[in-house]
Amino acid sequence: MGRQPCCDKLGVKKGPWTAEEDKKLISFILTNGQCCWRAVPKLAGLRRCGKSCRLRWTNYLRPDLKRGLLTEAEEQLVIDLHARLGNRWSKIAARLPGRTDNEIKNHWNTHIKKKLLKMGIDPVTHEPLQKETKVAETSPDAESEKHQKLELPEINSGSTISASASSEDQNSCSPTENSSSDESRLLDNILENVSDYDPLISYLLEEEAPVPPVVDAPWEFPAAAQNFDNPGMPLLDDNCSWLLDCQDFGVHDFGFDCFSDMEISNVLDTIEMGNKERAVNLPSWPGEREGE
DNA sequence: AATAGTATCAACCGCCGAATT
DNA sequence: AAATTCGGCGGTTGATACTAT
Repeated sequence: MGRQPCCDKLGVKKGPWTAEEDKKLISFILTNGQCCWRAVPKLAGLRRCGKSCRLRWTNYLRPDLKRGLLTEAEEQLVIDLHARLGNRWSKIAARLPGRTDNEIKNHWNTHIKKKLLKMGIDPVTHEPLQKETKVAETSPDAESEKHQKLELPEINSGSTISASASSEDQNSCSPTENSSSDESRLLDNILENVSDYDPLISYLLEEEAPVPPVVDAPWEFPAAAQNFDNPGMPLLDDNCSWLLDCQDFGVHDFGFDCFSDMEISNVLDTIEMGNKERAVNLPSWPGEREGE
């Protein structure tokens, strides 16, 4: 037979998370680190699927998340990476510390896509729109020629998209998936130039750039050592295998109460403050919107 | 002020490869 | 080897906020 089911589908709650649920999840992760999502709902006392907990944590509650709109540099980087990687949002997100794949995906769909279209650039192929139709109308051979040219939005300042990129395909590039090695090299050169100019992008584009450990690494936040003023710097704990051995246990078996409400509410405040920086002036918690 | 249309984004859904039994 | 779940991913949806009329 296979593994144990992650959760019984019956009685699993869906929809927006409440402040209470967030609090439970945060306190559990801060206490025990993140691993074995299957066990999290049970241990944290949540009526949620483990998958839902993981999503909530990685996309919203993680203390290392940046909040607010993407900066110009980040946006440019997303465009560059999208030209290279296509819709591999997780790969793109891995290059932008503090940003999630969901966030980038949303930003792409709501902002960047429109921006590119406005500039006459196809957000899928990164080709100028007009040129693409012409190519399609001509011979099939033109297709290969098309791929000879790189078509990134022009990067001349390392931070902004030049409108000229849409008019002429001077630095045009091919779409991601079918890129030849030549194209790859050319794109690499471009990105290299950008990297030379902008240290941030340089750091982010390094092929072996260290991925911030917070993304996948299990955490440990000993109460005494925890610095809630700097939530982006979690302490690592590479030993959470104990959790894997546990199947049927209660929350309190693990000293779940070692975090005070004060400490947890500090984290919640941090998240809430981040929310207030967002352009949209939403209440921090779903429940508050309806006065729950 | 009321309504309709649009924009935003958190959360869900379904798929896939890896892992496990 | 087969059956099954897990964890992760990308696409999509739905609720809410915002803007225009």
